[in-house]
Amino acid sequence: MKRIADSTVRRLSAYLRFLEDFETRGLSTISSEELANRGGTTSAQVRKDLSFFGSFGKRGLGYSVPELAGRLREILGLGKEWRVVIVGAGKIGAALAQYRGFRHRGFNILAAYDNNPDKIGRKLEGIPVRDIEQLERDIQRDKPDIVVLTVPGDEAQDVVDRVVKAGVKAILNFAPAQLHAPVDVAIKTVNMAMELEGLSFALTNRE
Amino acid sequence: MKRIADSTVRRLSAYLRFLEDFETRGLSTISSEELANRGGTTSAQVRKDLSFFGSFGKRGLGYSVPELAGRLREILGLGKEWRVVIVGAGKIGAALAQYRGFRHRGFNILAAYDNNPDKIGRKLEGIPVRDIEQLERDIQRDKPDIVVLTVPGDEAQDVVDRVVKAGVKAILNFAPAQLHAPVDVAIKTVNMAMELEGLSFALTNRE
DNA sequence: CGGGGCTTGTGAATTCATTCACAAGTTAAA
DNA sequence: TTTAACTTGTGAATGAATTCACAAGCCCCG
Repeated sequence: MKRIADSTVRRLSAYLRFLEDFETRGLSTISSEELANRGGTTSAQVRKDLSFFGSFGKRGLGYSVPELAGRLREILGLGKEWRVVIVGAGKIGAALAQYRGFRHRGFNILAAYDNNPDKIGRKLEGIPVRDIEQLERDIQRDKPDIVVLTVPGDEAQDVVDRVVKAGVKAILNFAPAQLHAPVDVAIKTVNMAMELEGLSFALTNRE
Repeated sequence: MKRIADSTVRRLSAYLRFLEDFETRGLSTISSEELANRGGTTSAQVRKDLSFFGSFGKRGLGYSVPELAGRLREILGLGKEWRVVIVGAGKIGAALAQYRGFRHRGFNILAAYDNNPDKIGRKLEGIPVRDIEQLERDIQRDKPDIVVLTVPGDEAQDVVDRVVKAGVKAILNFAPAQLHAPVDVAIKTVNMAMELEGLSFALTNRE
């Protein structure tokens, strides 16, 4: 299968969200043009994105909303339930733990881990906080698919090394650090500082 | 001035972080090669990125760490203090309010806004929470440069319209929504659902 | 049943981003 | 002073992503 660009996958995500919106409003078909307007892109882009995976539309008519939504869920792998653990039970960890979007999309948070004895044994938004010492053992037992990293930047690489060694293949990183891992491990980094500096740059260099 | 790609600006941010690291370790020069290794890119990429803004290095020697750091701060607009307000005093707002990276980089959080009477008048990590009703009035008085949006998805566009009308030119959005604003308003969106679905896709479509 | 009005799917063209490759400049050592 | 070892800065080449543009298919109306 041809390699799919990151930007394409992000747009597919966006399309799915719009389709779900249309679905609840009971609309049955949608054109690439409407999908594009909604997402700030072009109709050609929408059709090209979808064309990597098959042809789901009807010429002259557009796409069936429920069918396309289903196809996108399938493509994005949202059919099954993903097992998630959070490492780092601080403020960001707490914010993520209560985020409804997780469960809604089939992401099931099993546990959180921390090294602070005051937090271990308590609950974070209903999720048990465990000792980070048992991280490897628990990973081997619970087989989480995704690790969400919300530890300080200078501890992040260490945790990555540990969870990768224990068999984890996907990491969502909120630590402000450049992480290194084998190619078969998918890492997405969300870096607030970078986004802010992007805004700072935009404000500074406006023509 | 030639348009600078978003990806370039993000890398400049990363370079600056590495340089600060080198700075505290007392190193005085660095080559594009070392900078590249650290950030998972190539030396040619580093040099090309910097070349858009001038030539800061010495052939045969590399870059002066403090000088290049200074230049990057200047380019990214980190010399001045940016005034920030947070709209939405929920968990994510709280996590951001306590995030040290903000103040460290010159982002000064003035206030948070919410529509929940239980929150209004209290403090969020030391930052006053005000009634969202006074948002326009306060924006006109305090002239914040950046609005951080942490309201629910279906309220986000409404807040954008309000703050844009009041004169705000930069928005950092954490709501899962596609926002629309005039071209002279810079918007960066951080969408957790999208990142997670990117991981889900990667786990599903591994060759 | 035929024509007009839409809309898809996709090669080709274009635009944008990254990598290559090398002349030119710098340092240090002999 | 000459030479060897480095490293930058940058056009040119390559590669990737987006946009164009249009044939082909579908629906509806008369």
